[in-house]
Amino acid sequence: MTRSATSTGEHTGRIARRRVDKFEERRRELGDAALQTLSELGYARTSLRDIAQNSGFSHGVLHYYFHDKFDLITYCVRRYKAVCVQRYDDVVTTASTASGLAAEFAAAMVATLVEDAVLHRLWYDLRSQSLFEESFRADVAEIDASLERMIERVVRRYAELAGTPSVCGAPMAYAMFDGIFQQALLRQLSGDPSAPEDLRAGVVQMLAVVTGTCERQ
Amino acid sequence: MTRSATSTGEHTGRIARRRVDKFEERRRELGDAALQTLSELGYARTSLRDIAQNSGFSHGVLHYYFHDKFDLITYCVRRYKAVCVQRYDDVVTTASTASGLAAEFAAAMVATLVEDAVLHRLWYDLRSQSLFEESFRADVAEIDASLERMIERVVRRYAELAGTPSVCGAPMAYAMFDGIFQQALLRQLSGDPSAPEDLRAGVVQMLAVVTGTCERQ
DNA sequence: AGGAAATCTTGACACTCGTCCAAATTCGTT
DNA sequence: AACGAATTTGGACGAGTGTCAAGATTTCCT
Repeated sequence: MTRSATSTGEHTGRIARRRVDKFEERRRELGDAALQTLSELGYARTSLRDIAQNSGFSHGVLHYYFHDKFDLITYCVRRYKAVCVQRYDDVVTTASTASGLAAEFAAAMVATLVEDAVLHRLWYDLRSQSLFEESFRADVAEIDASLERMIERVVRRYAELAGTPSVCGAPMAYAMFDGIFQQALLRQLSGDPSAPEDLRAGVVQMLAVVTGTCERQ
Repeated sequence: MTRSATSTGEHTGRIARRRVDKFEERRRELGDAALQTLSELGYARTSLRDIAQNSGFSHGVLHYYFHDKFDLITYCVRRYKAVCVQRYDDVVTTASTASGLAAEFAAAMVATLVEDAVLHRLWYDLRSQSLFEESFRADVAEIDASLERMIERVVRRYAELAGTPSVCGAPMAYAMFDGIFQQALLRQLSGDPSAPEDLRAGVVQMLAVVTGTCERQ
């Protein structure tokens, strides 16, 4: 019984701050180890001992920094969002033409498909879990919402640069991009070498589709 | 050591047939119990004892009809396909106008969203599992492919009736419809009462989008 | 009816799991 | 250096897991 009440009477706020920092720092460290382990093994088969082993600490320490397993997983989900969402923001601002934006956005999606594949599969795993465990839904919905806003910014900007309004709302646009990314991820993890290029082409084409600026085929 | 080698010498094929039938019948029965249990609890938390309890048999019988847990799960996945894919086939053939097809197809999707929500969440759960367990990928990919063909038939027929060719290929079309269905499922299971109607409108609009026949908004 | 094969039950096994806790260790202050 | 608090360890617990096999029960043919 040492933490979580910030414990004893401290005169100077500096000491308390330092301690909180250190506590939070280790939490983050353990959270990252958990994130890595979860993205390796998946939610169904990741135990606290697996996570501890990946962190270099013993398994008992996890209950010192997290109340229980659910607390740890929730922390990981929130941390995933921090890692993931920020990635596309500069893409929107730097592009000056519709095709340029499309190319840059597609390149960014392909990059994260290749580099962060295991992290993304964890996301889809946890989102599926939220279909069964109600306690996950709030966090999952929040991440979904922020991803939807990200897509909305991209589509809106693309439509602006192309001069034609979008033909569908943000929820549908997000669902569509999420759908092709998910398919691309499955193929990427299956070792399909054409998955990145297909995703790139798909993203570019889908931006054209949602703004009605694509030719028939 | 009784089955799987079809065992001893039988003179009449009729007897063997009957036995195989009975064996397969019970396999199906247990598979359905497993399907129900999995769709209730999710892959991560379903044990063989849970499944047995839902089937009315003891837990030992599962290893009489299935080699191991993976064998059972695989059987369930294949059975899901049989249950699920056949549902839309008559929709395509009966419709005679584009808007009629759209309405009927959307209605069918809404119906299965409402009635088979727990079954669909199992599908997304198992597809996520296939991102981690390579042994699932073949079956998952096969189901994905047959769903893609189903979507392709609908979109192709719709484009035919509307007189305008589709603006994207089957993989992208499937990814898009899968995306909005997944979002709708999440909202449906969260208790959002507008999820069915939103899905209906989304499907209709998406058919218009992929054929380039929708007005700007 | 009798007996063999098929089917089902039951209990056990070797693990792994999340959780907890007392002891050991490290850290920061005086 | 020394003391108290914070941190870390490692073992223990009870519950739950998949798997297996021996025995009980049912089914079916002669």
